Amino acid sequence: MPTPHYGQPRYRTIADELRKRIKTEAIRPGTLLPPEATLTAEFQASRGTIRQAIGVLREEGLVATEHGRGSFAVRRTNPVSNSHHATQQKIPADARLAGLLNVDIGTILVEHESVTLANDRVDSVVRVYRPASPAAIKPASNASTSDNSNPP
Amino acid sequence: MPTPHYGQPRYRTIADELRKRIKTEAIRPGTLLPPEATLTAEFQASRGTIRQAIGVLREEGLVATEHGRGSFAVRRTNPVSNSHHATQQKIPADARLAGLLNVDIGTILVEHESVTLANDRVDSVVRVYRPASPAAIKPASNASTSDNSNPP
DNA sequence: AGAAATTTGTCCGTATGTATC
DNA sequence: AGATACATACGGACAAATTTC
Repeated sequence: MPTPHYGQPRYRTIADELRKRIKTEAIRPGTLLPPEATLTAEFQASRGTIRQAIGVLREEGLVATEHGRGSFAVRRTNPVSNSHHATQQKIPADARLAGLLNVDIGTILVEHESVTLANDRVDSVVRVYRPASPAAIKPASNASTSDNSNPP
Repeated sequence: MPTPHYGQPRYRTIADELRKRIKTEAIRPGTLLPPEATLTAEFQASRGTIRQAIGVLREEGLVATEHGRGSFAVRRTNPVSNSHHATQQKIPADARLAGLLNVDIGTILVEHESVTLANDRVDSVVRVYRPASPAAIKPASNASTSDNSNPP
């Protein structure tokens, strides 16, 4: 069989499905996801693809994996309270950000958001914006030194 | 050949070596790493393993990879960054900020905005949000319910 | 305590799709 | 259009951690 992946790759589709099951608590917080072998059978995908899907959820902080044990749906889907908070998402640059970062409006940026704590209370929200791709930055004063690379 | 990997896995060893080249600027900031095929030959490892190694560096923020182009050593921010831009303004909290800061929507926040520089270029925009008046913070809410499983 | 079964981790080789040069 | 380079996907094999018997 070939390996077509127009549009959405397979591992992302699988990640989406598993994410839904976690968010709807079809997979309850703190419990194990089905083992990779089971998911392989259910989704008719190779183990590598299943592992890639789980990797996505791990990066999102939705699951935690342990060698020889399995992948757990992380507890505490609760809003805030005492746990740290750190998210990352991609957003298009508005005029203000575009101007500061020297990119075109609409350029995809990565927004890192975290909070600082003081006495177990959220003290401030910190957001950092950076172009998702360094290549998006518009040229400025280019001197000499013609490299074979011209990215950031 | 079997696949022995006692102790340090291969992909981590390769990541360590590449990291060293970046930190010592043997691979200069902003330039391309060798393509995966070249690294495959040099380290006598499969492409999957090379990709795993690069993935480690990507997570560390040392490299950025672009489809069809390659992986770049990221231009790093200077230790002593002199911010030339810093503003401060008051804004009402939207739902997202209000939830994180535990204040009512519409509560007046102070937004501090600054930028970090790298090689005289703007590298990122940083924004910090804090209630203009600490009195706006609502009394604590509770969490922590029963536990009947024992993962992490 | 020890052996077997289960489950995730690492690594290889190959093939094909997609983006960039 | 062709070459180069990264992305996705498959399949197999063995290693290592955990659990079960």
